[in-house]
Amino acid sequence: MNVLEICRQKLQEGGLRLTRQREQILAVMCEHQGEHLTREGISNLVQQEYPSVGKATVYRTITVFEKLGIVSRNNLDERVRYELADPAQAHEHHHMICLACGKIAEMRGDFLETQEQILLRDYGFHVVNHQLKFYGYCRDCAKEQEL
Amino acid sequence: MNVLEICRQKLQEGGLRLTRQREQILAVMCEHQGEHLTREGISNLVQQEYPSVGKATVYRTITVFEKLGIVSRNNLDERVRYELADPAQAHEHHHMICLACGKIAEMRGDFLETQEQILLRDYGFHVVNHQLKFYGYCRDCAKEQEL
DNA sequence: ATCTCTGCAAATAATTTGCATTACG
DNA sequence: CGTAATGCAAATTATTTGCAGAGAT
Repeated sequence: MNVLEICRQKLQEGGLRLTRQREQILAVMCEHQGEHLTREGISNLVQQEYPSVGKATVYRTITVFEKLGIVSRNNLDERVRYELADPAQAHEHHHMICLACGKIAEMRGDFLETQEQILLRDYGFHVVNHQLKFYGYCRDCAKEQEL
Repeated sequence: MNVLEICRQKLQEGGLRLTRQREQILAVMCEHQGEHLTREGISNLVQQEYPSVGKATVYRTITVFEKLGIVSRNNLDERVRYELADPAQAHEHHHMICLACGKIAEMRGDFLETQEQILLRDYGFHVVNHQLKFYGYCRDCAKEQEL
């Protein structure tokens, strides 16, 4: 089942509709898979390809997509950013953010599970999700800075 | 050496001045130590205690304080938040954010060091800092939701 | 005395909302 | 057909900036 159908189904489950605009916005998100875009950025991209789509529609759609888990939100940066949610949510990813060039790379790893059990035991805190960012210098920038 | 003197010194090192307003803003941050405040929130608190201080001054001051490491910034939430920087930066802390009541709790732990070594080895990424947030339900809210 | 800092108000940036119209299911 | 969704423009919210005067060192 492809992204579009998953999207249609999730919308229908909530009594919502898959409109032409929502398809187009989804298409743009697909074309930029892996990028971390602000709503404004998404809006600009959409308007390049589909100039008839209003900015407010993009903003409203991202909100809907987020609620349905179609896109995932992160605030790795100054501004909140979105990316197409990983269809196989199973394996989570973390981010490495280069302080020099700003590049955001992803890495995989489930090494927080033990810690989550500790949180439950020690604080009674039930973890449902987490977000981990490493700030530093990527290989290229580290070289330039002679680190 | 107290916070105020540390602040004065850091300012002076940068050729900056410790004005009455900056002292007052610092005082407010001290009174709300441990809280995670937006710049707007800080501005409101300042204006309650010191109505003569302009909003723009608060915004500009927080920016200065951040650059000097007097306050630390986090984007755990929708909006960027600030807190008085831990003078003993040595032991780092992570955050648990309750999805129900919004409360942000802190926890300590240095369990990411191994992972940082792996990042350097596998990706050539030099970590200088990191941020970890756990989202979930705090003890009280978990009880209400019968988790 | 010098040069940073301040308050104000206006400017900008980012997002939300009201409403009449369109179009999905 | 009924109701959710859209586009537009106006409204809101959050933050930044220009500038003339005040104040710290």
